[in-house]
Amino acid sequence: MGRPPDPARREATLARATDYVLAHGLTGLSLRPLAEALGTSPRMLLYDFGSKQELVAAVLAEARRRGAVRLAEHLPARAASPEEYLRGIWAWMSAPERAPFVRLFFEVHADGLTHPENYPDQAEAITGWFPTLGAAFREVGTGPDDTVTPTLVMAVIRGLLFDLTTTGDRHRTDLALDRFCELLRR
Amino acid sequence: MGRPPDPARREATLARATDYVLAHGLTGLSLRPLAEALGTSPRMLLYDFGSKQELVAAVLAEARRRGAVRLAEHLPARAASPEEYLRGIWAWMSAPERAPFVRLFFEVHADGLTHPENYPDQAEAITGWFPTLGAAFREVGTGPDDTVTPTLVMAVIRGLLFDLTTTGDRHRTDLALDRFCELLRR
DNA sequence: CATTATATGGTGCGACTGTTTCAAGAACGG
DNA sequence: CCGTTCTTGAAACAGTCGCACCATATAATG
Repeated sequence: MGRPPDPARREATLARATDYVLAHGLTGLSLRPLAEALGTSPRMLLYDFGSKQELVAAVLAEARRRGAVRLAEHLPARAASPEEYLRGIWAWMSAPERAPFVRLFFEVHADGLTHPENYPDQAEAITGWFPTLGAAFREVGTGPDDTVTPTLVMAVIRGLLFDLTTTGDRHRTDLALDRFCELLRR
Repeated sequence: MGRPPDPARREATLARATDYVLAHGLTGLSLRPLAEALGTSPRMLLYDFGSKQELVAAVLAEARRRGAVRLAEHLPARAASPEEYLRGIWAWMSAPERAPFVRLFFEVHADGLTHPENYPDQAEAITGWFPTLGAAFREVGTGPDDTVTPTLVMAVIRGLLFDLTTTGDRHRTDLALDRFCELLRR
């Protein structure tokens, strides 16, 4: 007996906290401003998530979940060519709407360089792409279990995202992807 | 008259502070632990640098200076081929001794995504490579002022560094660079 | 009503942060 | 010696941080 628990509240808080982190970044995240922006209290955040660390972990998981869903919605199930697939990924990832996700992605990576213990499944964020990409690029790959081609393809994407987020030069980065497509085609 | 100033002290402090930041990262940097590790006091750090912000700026400038010097020492003045040049850059940047610099590089980029105003010359860290790289890759480039090929080349390097620092998989990243060289060659 | 469980506000603790203030020490010239 | 300038220590200030403790409110069962 007693008052029944309300798991929906935690979920709603998590969703809005994820919005907040995507908007403001992870680096300076603090419970009190976050709580105020969410119309709740630091007390409740700790009540729901146990600690700040666990809250952050939940937010990152939620952000990953959202990103995966959106990507799955966007990419064609079977692209006509590797080039088309690659252009699709670049168009999706470099779109301004994805900027908050990209920033969070780079923030997590940078923090993971100093505190790897906090992000145990970070490598999986890279290797997880291999099955999908390996299939999409099998024409230009070296075999069914080729991880090298996906590695290079994602390196180009991430490297160009790094450039784009730093310089803001969309034209030049777009052209660089064109050039990579050209190299792949030959 | 009066006691003469001692500019050497500031320089020595800056050098050792740069060591410290390279070793411990920029994210959690705090004056008191830094001062203690340097055998000085927060009071003196502020006396010498004015504020934490200015100290950080000085440390980043010093780190850039060191990196540039080391790279200039390592790279051959004129490589036999673009491929050899590219392999030289990758070997140098991915070497374990460069890990502290690479981490600092990624940390600055990530922080710059949230606080661009703090890093006014960040774009120059990317575009500054173009003259040098454009010359080295003129055989495979599109012209004398080609910025697209250098953009792609550095994107591959940075993207693979991202992968390497996350997964630690040197073999796979080395192979991916081989693959990129192969694409360039054809 | 009482009981029992969850939900929530308020308050404060201890440890940090960058920075300032005040005072004293240390090295020079006259 | 004095005066001047640079250097340095100790302490405090005002703020933030995550988090814990305690009381109370709320909603269910009996």
